[in-house]
Amino acid sequence: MKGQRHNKPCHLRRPRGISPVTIRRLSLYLRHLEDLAEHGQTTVSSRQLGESLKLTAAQVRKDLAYFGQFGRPGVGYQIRELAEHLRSILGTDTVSNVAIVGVGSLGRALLRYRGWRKKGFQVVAAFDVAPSRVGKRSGNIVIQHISRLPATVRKGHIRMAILAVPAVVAQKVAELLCRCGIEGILNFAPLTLAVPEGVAVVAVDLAVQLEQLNYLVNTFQPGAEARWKTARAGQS
Amino acid sequence: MKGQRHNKPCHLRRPRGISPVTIRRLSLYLRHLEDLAEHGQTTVSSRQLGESLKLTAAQVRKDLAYFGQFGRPGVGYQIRELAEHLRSILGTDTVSNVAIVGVGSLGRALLRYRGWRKKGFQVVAAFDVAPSRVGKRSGNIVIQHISRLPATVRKGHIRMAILAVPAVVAQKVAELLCRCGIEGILNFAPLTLAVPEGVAVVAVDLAVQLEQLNYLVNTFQPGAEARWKTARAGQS
DNA sequence: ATCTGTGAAAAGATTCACAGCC
DNA sequence: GGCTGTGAATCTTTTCACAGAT
Repeated sequence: MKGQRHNKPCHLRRPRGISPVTIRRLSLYLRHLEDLAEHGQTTVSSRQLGESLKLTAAQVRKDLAYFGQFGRPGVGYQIRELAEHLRSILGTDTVSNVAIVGVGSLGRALLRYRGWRKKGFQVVAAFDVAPSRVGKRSGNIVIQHISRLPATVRKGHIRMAILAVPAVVAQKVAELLCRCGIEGILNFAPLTLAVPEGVAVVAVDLAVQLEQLNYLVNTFQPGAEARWKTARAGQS
Repeated sequence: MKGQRHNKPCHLRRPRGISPVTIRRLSLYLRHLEDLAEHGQTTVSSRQLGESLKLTAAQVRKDLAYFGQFGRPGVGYQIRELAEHLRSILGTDTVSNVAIVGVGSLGRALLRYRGWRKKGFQVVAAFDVAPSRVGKRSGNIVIQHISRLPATVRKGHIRMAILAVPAVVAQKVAELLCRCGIEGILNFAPLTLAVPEGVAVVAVDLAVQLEQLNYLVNTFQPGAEARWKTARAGQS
């Protein structure tokens, strides 16, 4: 360290070019901090954090240091404070509206999930085409026909959508979403979406994940030599 | 190339130390190849494959070359043949049994999902603790009480489990699974599991994924400068 | 001409190791 | 003692570029 003061209003840096991997780890740090906070802990060191998450302490410190100086030598990180910073970095310090498109069994599960709020997300609309689903309600959300999507998205300040429709229609629906001004898609359909510049896509293909696991199981049972560092590899 | 013959029974290499990222891409290659095959295409080049998946052609070739020589210069890859090789590498050329633990709305969705079979997985058992769920059937699977897990896992040649229980009990259940000899866990609970050496974990935290997306949306809308290469970053 | 496989170069990510703070 | 932040070193992954195959 080069004489920086640690008791100062450490303002949050927002550097360009942070890698996806780093951001993913920030989410994990936040998740674990929330856990620790609930258990009444107030302070945590990079080593502890690393141990729980199966990362090195240096990794943890470097990740956090990209965005500012949140720690105190000899002490560690204030849990509440660091969590606050991380939420601010990730943009989850304010609640974001989300739409779910496709209310099959997966869509329904995502719709019912009670954890979004605590994480800074609110599902404010759900769409489908099936007459058997349109009009039904889940919680306080009424499932609308997809034809109502453009109007609802535009009026509802919805910037992100969760896409849980069958693969065959996913690209079409994605295009509709993009035309309506959606800026981010969480894609559960098993294909790589083509979207215009400026629209972000994060894909979750459950079959792909299970294939990953299968590879690990088949490859590292024989020798059990964990050169792969399971933690790094697997635990998202 | 150094004079290798391309018309020979290119036997499959199985090198150690292939990175997780490479394996994930193999899954994506396979997924896309299956798609192409269904559309009647028989041959594909690394460039085409890369374009569809938003990767460079060199990346595709290098990934595949780790495992053998599957392509023909001037022609590309035989789709059927390459898909076969990939399945063999990923270990999905034979069907693997899987158990689902936790049959809440997410577990139910995973239980109902009709895509596992085609990908080489078969859900053969499901467990929960809630009396309201135990005994119910979904498809041809009867939900069993978790106390029956050890016996069922051991008798049923089940090496992998999908963990979809609430976070508070996830670690306990994971330990039970490990004691029963489970070798791989696909973890949907929002925490990092501690498991013994030799047990693989792949984690899917939906909130983390949405946080990733949120970061992308918030960070790259202003400048729209896609330095982050959305494809690499986002599309699993 | 088109395309693969691959060594070499470049880019990127992680770990080391230590100065300075508590 | 314990801990952070960070440059330097190391390790990993990606891209380049081209020889050789079809």
